Amino acid sequence: MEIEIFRKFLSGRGLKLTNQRVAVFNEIFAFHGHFEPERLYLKIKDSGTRASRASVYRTLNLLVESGLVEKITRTEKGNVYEHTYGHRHHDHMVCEVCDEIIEFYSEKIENLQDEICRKNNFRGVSHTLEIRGYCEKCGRQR
Amino acid sequence: MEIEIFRKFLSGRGLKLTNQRVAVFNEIFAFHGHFEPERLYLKIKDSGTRASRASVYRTLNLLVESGLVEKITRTEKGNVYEHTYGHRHHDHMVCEVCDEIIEFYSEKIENLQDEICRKNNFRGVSHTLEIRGYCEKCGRQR
DNA sequence: GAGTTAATTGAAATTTAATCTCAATTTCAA
DNA sequence: TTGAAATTGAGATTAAATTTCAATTAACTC
Repeated sequence: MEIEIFRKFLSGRGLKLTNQRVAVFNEIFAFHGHFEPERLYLKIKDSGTRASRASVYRTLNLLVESGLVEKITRTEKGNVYEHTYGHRHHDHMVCEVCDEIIEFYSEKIENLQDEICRKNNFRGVSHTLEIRGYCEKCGRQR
Repeated sequence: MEIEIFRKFLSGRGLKLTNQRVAVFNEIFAFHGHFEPERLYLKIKDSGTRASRASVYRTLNLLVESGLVEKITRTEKGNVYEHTYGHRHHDHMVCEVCDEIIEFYSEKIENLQDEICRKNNFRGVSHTLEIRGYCEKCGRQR
């Protein structure tokens, strides 16, 4: 279970798996997809569990540090996260017209990035590759 | 001259090339590299020209809309911009600790992206590739 | 269990980049 | 010169995220 990974991560730091942390964890792992901290907070609130905004943010940061959650991007309206456990890393193509998102993965690109990091003595931790343009449907119409 | 492009962009919208806008423009195009809005504001202030923080931000947004300046990333401390006129496309590595930005360019990655777009019948227009991690200096300390 | 220590929590305050407000000023075409 | 429209700047506002700190909770020792 993923929660065991989190528990181990916490105890390795002398931290405890409290009810609030469990609540945040469960809400995040209850579904697959992107989420924003504020909506996460509201969902937890709706679910009946008590967890303050501060605790949600604090737990979220812990989950990122543990590697179970990834900060995907920063938008005008704040950060966007997704839980990564069991998900293979992927990148995105975004259609400028209909906002369709196509996921893709390229081993070759991944390797080239590693190579570039090595060359620059940079220790890459994560990356975002987003291609913007027109999807098949919308591209045909132009 | 790049400023002519800006002037045309402005007049196309019924906007004027004021002294403040010229000052922001000049400061940005006076050097090559990344910059943050706040530092830009301070530099303009130091240069003796009067331009309020609000005007600097407003002009910056106009420059982005005109295509002369690009918002390249968002850090914890805010947005980072660079002027793109006459610059070849490149991607970035961003240090999570010190926010240092390293530019890189890979023909191979560019080609792979084109290939992926073709495979997905996606017409790519632009892309952002950002690798986040630790630069040489900050990576050594962990 | 009781006592001790350290971690945790939540409400509110704070921080900070960026935007907005709006009265005063400037620009420019007629 | 005049008037409509754009622009400016000082300060207020916004909003995400973090911090503060007193009160609470958990875990450990005896």
